[in-house]
Amino acid sequence: MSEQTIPHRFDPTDHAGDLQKTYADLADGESTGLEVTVAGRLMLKRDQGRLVFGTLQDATGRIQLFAQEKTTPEFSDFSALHLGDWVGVTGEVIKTRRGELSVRVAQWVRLAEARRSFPDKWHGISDTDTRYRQRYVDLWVTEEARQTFLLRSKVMSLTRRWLEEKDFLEVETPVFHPIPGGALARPFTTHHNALDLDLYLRIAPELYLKRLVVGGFERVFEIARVFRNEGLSTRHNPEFTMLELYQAYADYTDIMVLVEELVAHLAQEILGTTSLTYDGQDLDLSVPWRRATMRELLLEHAGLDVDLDTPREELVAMCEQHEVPVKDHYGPGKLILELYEKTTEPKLWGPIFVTDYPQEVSPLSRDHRDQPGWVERFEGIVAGRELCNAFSELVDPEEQRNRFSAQESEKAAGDAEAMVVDEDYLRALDYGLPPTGGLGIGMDRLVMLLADTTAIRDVILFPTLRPEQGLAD
RNA sequence: GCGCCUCUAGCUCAAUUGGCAGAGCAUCGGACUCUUAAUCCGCAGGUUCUGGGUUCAAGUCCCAGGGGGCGCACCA
Repeated sequence: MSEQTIPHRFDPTDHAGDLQKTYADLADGESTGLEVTVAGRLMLKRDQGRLVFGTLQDATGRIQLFAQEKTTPEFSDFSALHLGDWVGVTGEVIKTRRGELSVRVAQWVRLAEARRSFPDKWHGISDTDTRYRQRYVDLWVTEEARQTFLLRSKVMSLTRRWLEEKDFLEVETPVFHPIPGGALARPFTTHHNALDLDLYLRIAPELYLKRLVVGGFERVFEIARVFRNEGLSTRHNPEFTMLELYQAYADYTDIMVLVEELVAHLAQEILGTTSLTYDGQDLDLSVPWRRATMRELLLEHAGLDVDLDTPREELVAMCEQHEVPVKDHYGPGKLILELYEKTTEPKLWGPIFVTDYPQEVSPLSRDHRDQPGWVERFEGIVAGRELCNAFSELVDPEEQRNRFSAQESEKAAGDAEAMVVDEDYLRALDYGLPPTGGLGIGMDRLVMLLADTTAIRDVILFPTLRPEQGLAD
C-alpha cells in the first residue's frame, strides 16, 4: 500500500456501541442521512473485489465498515488494510440489505499499523501465559477479559461513591514504610540512596490510617496497593489491592453491617441481583449474613469443644489427630486458630462472619468486652474464600506495647512474619485513639467473586510473572 | 520450595508402534459489488522451548535445564 501519514490527532464523533443502540430499529437497506466519524481497530475484513466489508471495534463495541470502490477514496489501500490496523472512518450510517448496521466509508485514514499479525480471529489466544504477558492483545481478542476489567473498574468506582456518601474520606498514605506493619507478612525491601535508608514496601496501610483517626479524620479509607513477599497462586499475587477503612466511634459489629451492605450493594448494582453463582455453586449475598464465633464453628463443623483454658495436652492431641503441625512456642490461641483453619474454614462457603479470635494471634485488635483472652475480630468468608478481616481497634497504648512485645518474642522464635515495635504508632495512640472499627477487604478477590473467576490473574491487568527470556533481539 | 501436567509456523491445533513435520486462520500474489470466522485459486512460512543421551532413525523414549498451568505449603 502507498505511504500514508499517520495524523497527530483525530476526532471521532461517535462510538460503535452508541450507534448500535440508536439505530437498532433501522430497516434493512435504509440510510440515515447522518454522517459520523468513528475510530478503532479493524478486527475482520471481507473483501468482495469492488466492495469491502470491515468490522471495526472500539471501546464500546463493533460496527461494520462498508467500502465501495466508486465511493471510497484510495479504495485499493483500504482493501489492503491488515487485521489489527487502527483506522478512522467518516461516512453515512446505513443498514445493509442483509441488515448489518454500517458506516459507508467516504473518508478514511489509518491511525496505526499492526506490524504483528493478530491472533486467530476465531480462536483468539488460549495460552494463558501469552494472555497475561500481552494483555494489550488479550483485551482485543478475549471479550471475557475485557468485561472482567470493565467490571473491576465499576467495583472500584461504586465502592468509592458508596463510601463517600457515608462521609468516608479517601486518603493516600506512604507506600514506603521504615517499619513494616499492620499485617503479618513478609515484606519487600528497598533502599533510598540519598537518605541511605532501607525501606519496606507496605504490607498494609493500617497503622497510618489509624494515625489519621487520631488526627481527627473520623472516617477514612484507602484503596491501597500492598506488597507481600510470598508465593503466587490462583488466589495470590505479590502486589494486590486492599480496601482499608476506619470509622471512629464504631465497633466490629458496625463493620459487619458495613461489609454486608457494601458487598450486597455492589452485586445489586453490577449484576442486578444478590443471588449469584460462583464456580458453579449458589451464593446468596442478601443481608444479613450469618454471624458465628470461631468456637461455635469449631464445634459445629469439627466437633471440637475448645477454649483458651482447655489443657494444652488436649489441644496438642487434637492437632495431631488432624495433622496440624505444632511448634513449642504456640500458645492455646494459636493452636485453636490452627485447628480452625485446618478443620473448619475449608468447610465454610458463606457468606458468613467468623467472629471472636484469640488475642494471641491478633496483635492489633481490641480485647473482647466480655470474653477474656479473646478479641473483637472477624473474618468474612464468601464463596469459601477469606474476603475481609476486621476488628474493633486496639486503642490502649500500654496494651498495644505489650502486643508488640509478644510479637517480638515470636520474631525471636523464628517467625519471619511477626510484627516489630512501631514507636511512632505507640506515640500516636498516647495522644488518644477513640473507639474505632477497622476493615480490610481484598478487592481483587471481591472482583473475582462478582466476575465469577477463580484465578486472581484474571482480575489483575498485568499480573506478576517471570520476565520473558529472549524478548530483546 | 515440593508433586503432577504441559511447550510443534504469528495464532488455533494435527502428526498411528520411534519411520519424509502437516492443516485452518493471519501474511504475500491473484479472482470476486451485500459479506458476517465471506468464499475460491496460488506462493511462502519450522533451531518441534534449550542442551545432552539412546537408536539405522527422535516432535515422539531417557536425563538435565527453562517457560507456563494446576495442586500442596505460606498468605488476603
